Amino acid sequence: MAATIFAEKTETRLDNAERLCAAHGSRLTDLRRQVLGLVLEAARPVGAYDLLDGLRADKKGAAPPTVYRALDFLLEEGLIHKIERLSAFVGCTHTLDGSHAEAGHPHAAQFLICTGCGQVTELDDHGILHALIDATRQIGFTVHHSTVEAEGLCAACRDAATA
Amino acid sequence: MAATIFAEKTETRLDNAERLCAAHGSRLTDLRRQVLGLVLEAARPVGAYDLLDGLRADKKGAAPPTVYRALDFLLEEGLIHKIERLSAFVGCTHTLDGSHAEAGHPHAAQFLICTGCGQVTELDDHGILHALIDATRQIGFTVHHSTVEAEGLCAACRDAATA
DNA sequence: CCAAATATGTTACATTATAACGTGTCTTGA
DNA sequence: TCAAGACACGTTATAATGTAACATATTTGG
Repeated sequence: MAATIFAEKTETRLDNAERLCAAHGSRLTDLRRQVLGLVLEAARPVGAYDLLDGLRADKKGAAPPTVYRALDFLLEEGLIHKIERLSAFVGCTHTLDGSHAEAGHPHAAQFLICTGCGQVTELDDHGILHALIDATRQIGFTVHHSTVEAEGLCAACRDAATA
Repeated sequence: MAATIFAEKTETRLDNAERLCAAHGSRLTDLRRQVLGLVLEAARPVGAYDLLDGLRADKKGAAPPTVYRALDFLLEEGLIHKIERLSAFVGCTHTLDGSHAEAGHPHAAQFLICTGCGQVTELDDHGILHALIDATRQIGFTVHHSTVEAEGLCAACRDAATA
């Protein structure tokens, strides 16, 4: 009980997440909700140990497995994504914001990491996915999951750099 | 001196690598050559600490920074790639095998990771790259480097599974 | 040859992640 | 209802991956 209260927008997204979980028989417990909230409130990808620090505000002495288990759950539900290049986690804008909140199967997603401001943008571009599927089918490879991450400069940071 | 002798095919690729380095003023030292050799001889992606064990056959007491520095060099030269999802390294088939051995600038590459046999196949598909560039340009993002990794089953493992 | 740059050795530590086992809580069906 | 199993969480310890910082050696260019 007594889970941290987040900003209203975050609470809305958490409620969405809770509905999504309920819809296919899994439970967004207080702990998981809190970890997801911490991820969503961060403007940038968050590392597991940053989340642990955040948790400890509530639960002194929390240990790594607590966070990693919550993250594993959230990943499986498709509520967050892991940015491999950063060993850090972001909320899934696709499932939590849009109206297209589907069953939490892992969907193809691409991440744009701005090396200027550190923000990560999630794309859901079918062209990229199809190009990948096409190329792999030609050599008989069957894709189950794909990781697409691009590093570069977002529009704002590029403009700031050329100014 | 007295760097390990690898299989003939590996030595050929190491010689290619050495030429590539010389061509733009960097040096493939004995140590770097040995680490690259260890990567190339492995049938699968190799972790840094596996490489360290391999190194220690020659140089007892070698420490992590030795391996990581060699890896950093090889990555910069484009002679190897890091598979982020595996925290492991593979030789770059593009620069080391083909005749298209260019200056070792990082080129766009995609990796297919077979969860059956653990082998990784490197693609160099322009369709994927262009799809990514197109999608990002639309939102004003400038890509400097991209990571594309797909997990799934290679043709052989898929056939074995359906049999 | 000498100085600067480059490469490597060495020690210590930071960061990320998981194994293993115990305890609590939920739920479900006899 | 309540016991049994499943599920979630707590706790301790440790594994795996990666770097900082500084000392030494090697190479290269003037």
